[in-house]
Amino acid sequence: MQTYRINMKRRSTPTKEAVLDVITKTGKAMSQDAIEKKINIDINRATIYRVLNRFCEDGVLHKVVAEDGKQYFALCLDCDNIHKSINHFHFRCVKCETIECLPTEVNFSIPDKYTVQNVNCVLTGTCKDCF
Amino acid sequence: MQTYRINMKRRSTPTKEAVLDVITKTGKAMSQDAIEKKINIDINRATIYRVLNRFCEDGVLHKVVAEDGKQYFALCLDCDNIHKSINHFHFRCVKCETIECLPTEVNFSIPDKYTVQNVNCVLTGTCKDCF
DNA sequence: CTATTTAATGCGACTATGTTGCTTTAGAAG
DNA sequence: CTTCTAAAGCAACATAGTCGCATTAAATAG
Repeated sequence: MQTYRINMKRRSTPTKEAVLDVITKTGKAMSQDAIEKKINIDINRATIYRVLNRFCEDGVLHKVVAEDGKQYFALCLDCDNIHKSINHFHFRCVKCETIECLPTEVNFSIPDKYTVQNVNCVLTGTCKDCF
Repeated sequence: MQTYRINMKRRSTPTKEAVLDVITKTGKAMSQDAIEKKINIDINRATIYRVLNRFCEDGVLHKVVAEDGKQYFALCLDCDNIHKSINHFHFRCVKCETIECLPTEVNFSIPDKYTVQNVNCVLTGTCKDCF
């Protein structure tokens, strides 16, 4: 796997690799506790959060907050196109408790003098596998 | 023994009135701690949450979870039109730390076999007053 | 190779948000 | 007034996420 070292100062560590590996294989947005459960090595909670947030800073992952109030981290598959990577809907299945990125883009118009910095859109229900 | 009392109605209490009053006067979506700070009487934290959740059940308020992971409660102004009351964008201003309901409706299409039960869309940035 | 630098990690403490169980209070109906 | 029970208060608990600080270990210079 290629290193995602955008910032020269980042070091590649087993922890980073393991976290990214789990998220990649799962193919969904994952929370810290889900990652900790699924990972085969023992990584401290705080460390996982720091790794995840660093990945977000570097544009490797993006963060979504679901209606359960938890942060979920997903791969940025179209990170060359920032707009596309941020402004899409996410779907949270109440049955299998997973969150996935939908191909559906979020379109909106806002009143005058409003500035949007971030978009957080999550649809909740049952996914195609749990139908 | 009176077993005919099936419909247990809500009771009107000073707490309920006060909470609803604050939210109405503020005109925005409010979190529990914001309500507790702004209210003039002393109400227990758990009680405020219970009041708010009851209002949600009764269709008086609706709940949004912002990207800060907190629950915000706003008046349902068009609750006769369920679709409209749920599916609108919310705007969270990072400066004045308030959340308001936008008139912008959320439109989306989802893949086959997905069922949507809830929509949670929050835009974050600076509002017209903090511009 | 060793030595140095400092990013990354582990640990513990801490804050905040929200919920639950249990007891007490009080609203409304009889 | 009495009864029934929703609602409120309190305390404990659960979970999520962050932060300070000491230690570890990548990257690199020598």
